[in-house]
Order: sequence, then structure tokens, then C-alpha cells
Amino acid sequence: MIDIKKLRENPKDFEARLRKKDPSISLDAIVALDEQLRVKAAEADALKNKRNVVSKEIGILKDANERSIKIAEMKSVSDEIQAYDDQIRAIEKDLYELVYQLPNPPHESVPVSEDENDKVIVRTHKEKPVFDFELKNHVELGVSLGMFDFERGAKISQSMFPLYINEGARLEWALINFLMNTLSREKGFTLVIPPYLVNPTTAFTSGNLPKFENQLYKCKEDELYLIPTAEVPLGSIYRDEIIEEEDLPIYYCAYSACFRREAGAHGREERGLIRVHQFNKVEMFKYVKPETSFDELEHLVATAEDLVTRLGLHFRTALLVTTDIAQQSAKTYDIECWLPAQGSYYEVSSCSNCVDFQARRGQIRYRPTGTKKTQLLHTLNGSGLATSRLMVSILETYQQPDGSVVIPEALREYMGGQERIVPKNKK
RNA sequence: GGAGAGGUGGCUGAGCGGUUGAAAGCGCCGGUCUCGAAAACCGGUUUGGCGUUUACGUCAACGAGGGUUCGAAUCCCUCCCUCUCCGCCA
Repeated sequence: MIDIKKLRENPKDFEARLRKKDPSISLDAIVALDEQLRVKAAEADALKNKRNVVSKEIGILKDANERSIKIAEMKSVSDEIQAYDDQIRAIEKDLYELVYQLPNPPHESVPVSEDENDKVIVRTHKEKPVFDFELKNHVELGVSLGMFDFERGAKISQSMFPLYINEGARLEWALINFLMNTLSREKGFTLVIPPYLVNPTTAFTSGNLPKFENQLYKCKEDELYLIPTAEVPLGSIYRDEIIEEEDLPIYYCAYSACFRREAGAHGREERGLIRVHQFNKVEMFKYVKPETSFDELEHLVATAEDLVTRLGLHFRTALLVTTDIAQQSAKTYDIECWLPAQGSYYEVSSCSNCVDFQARRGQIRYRPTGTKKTQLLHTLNGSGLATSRLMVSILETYQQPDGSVVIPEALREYMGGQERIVPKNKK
């Protein structure tokens, strides 16, 4: 959520910044409603003050006549206040409906463009692997190796709900273990197992509600949403709390299944595991002091890059343009792995600095040492990493001419030393 | 799921219709004392909005949201959460 006080100071400037993200944004209605709200609230406050003062007098008055006169007088004041409060509620409702739709303004360092292809490739790692045989894509590989069964997944649930079997499931768990171990043992992240179903306030804090409700699975009876990423529960751990400065920064990581309705279009090349309704991801989340948040973002990206590097994959890191970053983010880097059979790069991690956008929604604050005044802190999130996507890149990158797949060295200790996944008929 | 009890400031815990934003104790911060510390004593110690701005004024908040009332932490309704007992269950 944006800072309405800052908006008030210079609406045109604020609007210009927001338009870099979404050119259709106009703040005129918000500014007008905010002005109305403050006028009404000031008038209502004056009346409430009067009522408070006189009500106290009534409490100590002995004379019955005087009492009933004042009570009658206050009765009409109260009616007036009631009318004001009704109006204020209506204005607030209109105002916040609009404010909740607004995205986080992008940081100055983000390239301004409406074309996602204008993203800046800031780093690449390793060369593209070269193959001297005909490549299979991850679906062909995974199915022939008995790792996935998409038909039966659809039978059990729906299409785009994958079923991992045998070495598919083992490799997925190996990846998750590798990521969780590395982040917790070497990178200073505290391990978390969060709830996968969250209440509306939690989904609001992350930024998913109200604007993107149609992307979430909902348990209507219980007013709960299935999480689209562990970012959502991790970001509400300290909601409505005040943290001491000395306790910052706080790093958490969590594995979770992620559930997304993916309402809208998907390309036909997004088969297999690339875009599914349920996938696995290890998520990193940071609570930090505002002045450190952009440095923390660079560290977060470096951490994610290190994870991909250890898996021996070719990837590139992209700084996304203003119109391509998520609404809650001020600046986002994507890490894109090379998918040799598809001949394209695909996102395996997205690292964002949300600055105070989520902190304001969730009232997550800290108290700078030696001061009385609290301040909103900054939150960051990054995939570390999306294992279902990684699986695609690993299979396609490590495939062999005989249809087997070599297991990346970093994962072997989590696979009981196994070095290769081979087709059943060759075992 | 059934029956009962309860949710108050960093914590413990009073208040149950009228100077209570909230007693008291603990904790914490500052001061006195001390070579220093402890003890003792004195003072301070929630958060947010609006307006002026070191000070200050005012509104709001006692799980959340509604309602009753001139006036609500206190009464009523709905929801959420915690605890105890029973049931069920990995």
C-alpha cells in the first residue's frame, strides 16, 4: 500500500511515478476523496470533543433539570456525529477501494518501459550447453524415465496438477533438501514451515488481495486462501508488531507447495511442469531496515544465483522493467535458467524489494535504537528456488544420448549417492 | 463437534455504565547516591489519525466488527482466538 501522506504532498509527482508501472493510473479521485475525508473527520472530531466534555459534566451534575437539558442537547449532537460517521465510513470505503488497487511505485534504478523485453541482462553464468544429439524436452524425458505422470495427475485432480513418481519425486525432494540446507546452514536463513492456508488479512498484507483474488484458490466455507507462494505467510509473521532495531535484519526461508489458479491465457509451449496449478518452491524472505533494503536485494539475488550455480546450470539475471514487476515490488530481478530443448530461458527465481508496501499493509514496524518513534520496515522476497521449474532445466541440461539424465553433483548426497536416472528398460 | 471459562498496556493483573488511556506490581529508560555496581529513593515509560509543530491541542483504540446510551474496557449481537473437560483423530 502506498503512503497517502506522501501522495498528498505532491500528487502529480506521485502519479507520474506510478504511471511508469501502469500508464492508466489516475490519482484525481483519490486526492479528492482524501481531501473530503479530512474535512469531514475534522468536523466530526470537533463534535466528538464537545460531546466528551459535556458528557463528563453530566456525570458530575446533581441537578436533575440541568442534567436532562444537557442530555437532550447531547442527544442531538450524537445524532449529528452519527451522520458524520456514516459519511466518513462511506468516503473511506470508496477511498481505500481505490488505494488498495495501486501498485508500489518503482525505484528510480528500474528501467522504464512498457516492453518486458527491455529488461536489462545484468549477469550470465556458464555458457549454453552444446549437444551433439537430438534433444528431448523435459516432458518426454520425465515421462520416459517414469518420473512424472501428467495424465493420472489430471485424473486425480485436473490438468496442470502434476503427479511426481519414483525418481521424479526423489529428485524433487533432493532439490528441496539441497536448497533448505544450503540456505539455513550457509546463508543465515531461519527455517520455517508455514501454514499453507491463510486468512484474508494475510493475503491482503502480501498484496494478493483485493486485486488478485481471482488468482487464488479459496476455501469459501472457512474464509481461507491457499498460498500462491510462501512469501504470503512469511510476510505476516510480524504483522502488527514492533521489532527492535537490534533484531534486524531477519531472514526466513520456507519450503511450501504453491497453488495458483493461473486464470487467463497460457501458451502452448507451457507444457509439463512449466506452468502448473500446484508446484514446489523454497522461498526466502527478509525483514530489514529501510536504508539497507536495496543492498539486501543485491545480496538476495547473489544468494539465489549461488544456488543455481551450484546446480551447474546456465542462467542469466535480468533486471525487470517498470511495467513487468509485481504490484508490491519496487524493484525485481529474475533469474532465468536455460531450457535447452525449448531453446529459451525460463524464470526460476524472482527477487523483489517491496520496500514499505507490505509493511504498511501489515503495520510491520521497528523502533530505531534510542528513538521513541516507530517506523515501517522493508520486506524482500525471493525464490530460492522454484524447484518445479528447476527440474525442467536440470532434466534438459543433464540429459544424455541414451535418454538417461545425470544427477547434478550437488544433489547426489540427497539421492543416496545416485549419479544417474536411467530408463526402466535399460536397468 | 459438545459443555464451560476467558481475551485489558512489554509482562502479571485490577476495573464490570460517568474526570479510566486505563490502578498496582514487575520489567525497561533517565536522575539522585556510589570509585563503580547493587539496593533505596525520585521521575518517565502504548499506538495511530488530524491540526500547530522541540512544547502542545484534539480524535480514535481495552481480541475484531456492529449495536444500545448524553456517556461503554464495562451492557447487547456476530465473528475470531486461548484455556479446561468430553468426543474424534495423523
